Amino acid sequence: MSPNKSSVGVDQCHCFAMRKAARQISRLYDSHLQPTGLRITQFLILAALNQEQGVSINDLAERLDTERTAMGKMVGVLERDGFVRLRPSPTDGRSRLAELTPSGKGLFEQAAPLWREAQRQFGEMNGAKDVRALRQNLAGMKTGDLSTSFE
Amino acid sequence: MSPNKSSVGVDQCHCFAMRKAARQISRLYDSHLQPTGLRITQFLILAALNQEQGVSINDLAERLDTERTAMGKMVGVLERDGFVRLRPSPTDGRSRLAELTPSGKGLFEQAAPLWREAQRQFGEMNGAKDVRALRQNLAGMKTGDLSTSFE
DNA sequence: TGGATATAAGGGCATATGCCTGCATTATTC
DNA sequence: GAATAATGCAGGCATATGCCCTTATATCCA
Repeated sequence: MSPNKSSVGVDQCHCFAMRKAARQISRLYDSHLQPTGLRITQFLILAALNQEQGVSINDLAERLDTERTAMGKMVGVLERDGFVRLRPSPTDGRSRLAELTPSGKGLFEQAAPLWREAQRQFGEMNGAKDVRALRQNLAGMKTGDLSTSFE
Repeated sequence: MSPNKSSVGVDQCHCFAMRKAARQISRLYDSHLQPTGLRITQFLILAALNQEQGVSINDLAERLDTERTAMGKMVGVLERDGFVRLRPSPTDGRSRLAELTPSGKGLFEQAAPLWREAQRQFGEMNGAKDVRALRQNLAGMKTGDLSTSFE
């Protein structure tokens, strides 16, 4: 038999394979976004806010599937740099709603074509068929939904 | 038309889909490893060292596809906690070779069955066929090889 | 209405990841 | 063999991610 049943090989680990792929694709997108100083994580936050303004930290976190407090910190960075504004919710005193500042909107408009190019290049390198299959595999992947502390 | 051509939707981003999947599967493996206090990243380092002792930081980094200096820091944590020992290479004064301590070996032995269970559970939740397809998709994925600062 | 419970965030702490720079050591080249 | 280049790491700095605990509101229910 090939890999011994008891051998715990790094290369057999599904988690490793996925993490490795995530790092690789992130490097691709990050390199495209570099002229803007944004990384893909930050770009996605701006994109989410561009789609829907006035979103709470929790909503943002859920939308981007990150841990709540982690999102708070990331948004904090963007706020510090003037791309995002946080204002208290008029209906809920606990909540603060995030929205793009004009500067943030501008940065997003600048970054969007770079993202598109990364997306296009990834599609070109892998072929529409493989990309479709990959996306389906990822979307269908089950992990048992271990909270990021929502539920 | 469905999603406007100019709409940069978070959900269309291949990078986002991949990162999200990586976080999800990491949560699964991390939760299984929790009794040992290890996370999947640390477990993989121990596993790599278990497969081959006396590896330089650079070799480890390349094997696990992480940035060199990042690997140095992660190994540093494991060294601090007594699971890994770093000794100067006898043939190259610049290099330090990492190996498991008995304590590290023991921890690995303790963690391996938990990893196996995570791996098994992932396989069960997704089915052998889908897992195979996913792994193939990931392995075949091309991103243009943007160094993690090796080459 | 007042107390119990639930929810939104923030702060602290720790690891993970990556960049850039500097330092020591080895390898190369003339 | 000395000057130069390449290599292996460490350190500093910044973001990313996640956990825990605390605080401020909001809600609900007796």
